[in-house]
Amino acid sequence: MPELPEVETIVRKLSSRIIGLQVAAVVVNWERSIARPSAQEFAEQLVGRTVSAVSRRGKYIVITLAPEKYLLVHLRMTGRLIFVPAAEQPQLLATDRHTHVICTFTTHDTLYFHDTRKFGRLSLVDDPAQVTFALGVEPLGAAFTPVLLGAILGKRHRLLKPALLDQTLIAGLGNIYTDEALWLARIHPLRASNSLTPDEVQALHSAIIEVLTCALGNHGTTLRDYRDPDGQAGANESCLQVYGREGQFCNRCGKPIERIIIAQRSSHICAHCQVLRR
DNA sequence: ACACCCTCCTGGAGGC
DNA sequence: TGCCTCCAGGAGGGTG
Repeated sequence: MPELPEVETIVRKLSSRIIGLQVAAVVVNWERSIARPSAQEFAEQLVGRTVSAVSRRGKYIVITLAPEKYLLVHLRMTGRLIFVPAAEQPQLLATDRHTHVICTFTTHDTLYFHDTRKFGRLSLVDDPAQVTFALGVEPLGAAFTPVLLGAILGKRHRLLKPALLDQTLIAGLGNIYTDEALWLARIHPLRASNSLTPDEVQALHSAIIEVLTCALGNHGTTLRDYRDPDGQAGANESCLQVYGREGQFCNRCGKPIERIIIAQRSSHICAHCQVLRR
């Protein structure tokens, strides 16, 4: 599942591929992949525009177009953007049952939106804020300080794990990196968000940045589905300390990693390192 | 304001 | 081998 490091990796790769390309044709095979406007308007309004920039906000890929419009892509669980150069056409993606949107450029290069579980969404809007207005702070941005994290967590009484997954608080963390950061900071996910000591807030702040930066350096984590636009997998899986390691042993203390359910979602912890205290 | 549950989806895993 | 059920999970919605 793409989280911030995976989305950022995609954005960087995509930038080097599609900036300057002009859209020639758009085919929508699964209309519900288009969040807004209608699938027909989406296709009509995309044709003729040129990609001028590719960036990221939270887990959204933001493709800036000229004349001005913004294509925002959220990959959710299994979504992929796949870039195929003109020289490599034709290939099987065009008829794949999980290819939901096909964007062909005037160069005959093609960008495919592929999504087995169909949770991913594309939006074409006049202002990216129409989609991203509610997102919280960027955890790798300068504004994300220990003081801010303390304020975010301290002003409400919620379970820590769901709070960290809440995109309106911090934008970009998902299940993998939240579990990894909590392990690194030695904090239990069932703690109340406003129960952390200043030292714990500091540790969590550092852990979030370290985990995301490390994953970014490894071009993301591929557990099953994640691939960049060229089909390359990430290399961060071997760095995971708890996520997906239930029953294996904590690299810090040697005790077994446990999987618990919090808010209907799995959490991976070392109960020895991450003590649940009030 | 928060917890909890449901929905969306499909492939893969596990049970028998 | 094959059929069935269960499950993962980000986000948005409804409800208590």
